[in-house]
Amino acid sequence: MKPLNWKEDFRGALTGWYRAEKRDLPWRRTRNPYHIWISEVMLQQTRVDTVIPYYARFTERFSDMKELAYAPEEELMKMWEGLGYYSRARNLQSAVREAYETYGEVPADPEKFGKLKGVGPYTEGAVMSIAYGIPAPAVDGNVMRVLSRVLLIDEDIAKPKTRRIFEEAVMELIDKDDPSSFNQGLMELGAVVCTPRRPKCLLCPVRELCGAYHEGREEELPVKSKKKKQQSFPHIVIAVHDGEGRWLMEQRPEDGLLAGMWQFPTAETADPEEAVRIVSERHGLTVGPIDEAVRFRHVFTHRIWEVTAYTASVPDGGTPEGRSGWFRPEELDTLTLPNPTKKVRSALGI
DNA sequence: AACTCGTGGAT
DNA sequence: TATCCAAGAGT
Repeated sequence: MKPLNWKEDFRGALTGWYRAEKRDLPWRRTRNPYHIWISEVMLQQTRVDTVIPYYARFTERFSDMKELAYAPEEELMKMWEGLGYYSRARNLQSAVREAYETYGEVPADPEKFGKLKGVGPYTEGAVMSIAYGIPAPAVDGNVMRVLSRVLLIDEDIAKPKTRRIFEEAVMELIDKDDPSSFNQGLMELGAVVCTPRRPKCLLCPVRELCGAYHEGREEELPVKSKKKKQQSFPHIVIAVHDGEGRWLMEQRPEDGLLAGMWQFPTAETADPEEAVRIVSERHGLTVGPIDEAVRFRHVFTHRIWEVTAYTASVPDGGTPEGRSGWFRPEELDTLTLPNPTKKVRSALGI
């Protein structure tokens, strides 16, 4: 049985440790709710070290809500290029515009903030608690891992409904005098001490309060079911250049994977001859002989592209049709290119 | 509820 | 190389 003052001991040990040991991160140096919001969206499924340079550039270019609200989408996407999950950027801009026009600021109300596009249960709690000191749960993967161990919760954390159990636990435990340090303390603990494998229990401020530590079960928790492995798809790229050093680029559809991003003409087939026919037809030109340039595998969360890239030339580029165009190498920098396209570009030396 | 949506680092 | 996974949200 837990002692009567267990909750107070836990929240005191956690927040005390956090205030003393927290990493010095850029978004911990501001109290600007809008900047904190940006950081939380960037950090969704994305590592701290990856986010840091993006956060710096983004908050400089779009320093207030009005700047982001009315920025050109191409510039927004260029700033997000390489960060992945691109709908996050479009949803963030849409939500910032909505908040700016409706409230003139980031609303200090979980009900209102949580209705904004791209703001789910985690981001709602994180921004409300960190920016405004509102006691709201911010349950991410770290929090579920830490609390599953501390409280010996063996529900499958891969199941969507399980998150509610942890939200209720957080509301039981949260420090109402400092919800920010409590929520960030749980996440910080999960990030640097209570790691997925080989947790550093000897460095843990709540070790003596942890059920898993006492039972020697810290490596068994959390319980997380495996997801099925990705399917592979052939992916042929035909990088077409004209006689004047320009390359044919096409824009992906507005919806789905890598929405709206630019790529060298691409066909989802394993047959190079078929790819040439598809690309020729799609762009209204006659693609000549092809030369293999590079092969690689690009792994997404839910699928794998087996990419084979070829180069080909056409005597006269002609007029681009639809969502496509001819670009000189330096002009490619103005387009938003996903990583697979950057890999091809790099292999072509352009 | 299950699937979609990127990327890069750790083991 | 294979697998996991990292401050999730939308559909």
